[in-house]
Amino acid sequence: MLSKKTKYALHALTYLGKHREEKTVLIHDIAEEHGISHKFLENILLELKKAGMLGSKKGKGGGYYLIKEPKDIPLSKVIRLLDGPIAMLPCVSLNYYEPCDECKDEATCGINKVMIQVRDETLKILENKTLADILKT
Amino acid sequence: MLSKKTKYALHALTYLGKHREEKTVLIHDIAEEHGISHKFLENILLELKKAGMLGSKKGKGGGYYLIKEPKDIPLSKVIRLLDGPIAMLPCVSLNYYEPCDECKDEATCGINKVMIQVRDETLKILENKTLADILKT
DNA sequence: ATAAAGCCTACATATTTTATAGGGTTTATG
DNA sequence: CATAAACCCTATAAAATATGTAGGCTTTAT
Repeated sequence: MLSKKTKYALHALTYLGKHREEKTVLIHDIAEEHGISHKFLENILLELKKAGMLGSKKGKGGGYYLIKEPKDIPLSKVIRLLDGPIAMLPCVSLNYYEPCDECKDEATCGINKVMIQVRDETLKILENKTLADILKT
Repeated sequence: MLSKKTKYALHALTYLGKHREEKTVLIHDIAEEHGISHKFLENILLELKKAGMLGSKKGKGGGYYLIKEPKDIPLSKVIRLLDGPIAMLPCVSLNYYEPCDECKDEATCGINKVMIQVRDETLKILENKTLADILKT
């Protein structure tokens, strides 16, 4: 399951996407809208910013804003940033690969094979669906 | 990511599947084969047994054994039993549904829509792949 | 100068996962 | 029938992770 961090990030991005005509949006407003702790959300937005997914303006009258087109923000990127691997097993993760310690031989592991399939189907969706798709509805 | 519990369960079932000619298999042997704590695995096997996925024989000379054909044990069932929901969000889980508390309206939530797709593609694989498929390789 | 707002780091709390402990019960066997 | 092997059951402990808080720093409009 996605962590709250990731869910909050997705909601925050959605909110920013919906308020693109405004120059900046306050953390406060997003937090209030979704009933999220201000400080917790602050950390999340900061992380998104550091990852180059959004921009900010400091000081009075400041706030956050999208620096990319929503269609250029794939959901996979947001999830990986905040939750880490998308795959169901470390041994099939593309971005966070690690061998499974209880597995003797990856090459002959049937679980590995199935989880590669799951990963591929999942990524087929999450790499192609973007913030723009979420904004549509 | 799958929990260790689930991974251990899958490995244990695989082990049992590979030793079907023997009447029973000891917890000890499975634990040793995969470097799992005996007692931890004991709890897992017990849970699998209670769920009707395997049988056991008590006392000296006892042990565990499969009571179903491997082809009749879908991976989704094992995962759900030990890990709970397969879906990425509670609000799209078929077996463990709960509303997301940060979401105002499920019907118009774009995240929800995407995650339903992910769930469906994932289940398409995990409901159809069974222990038999894992045993093949 | 002041107040508003994001930046940053560290800490605190809660929850979940993983593992252990220890006795109970059943059963084959000599 | 005594014994040892093996699963059964419940409770608790330890570790890891996720969630949330605190508090001061820096930047900026007015």
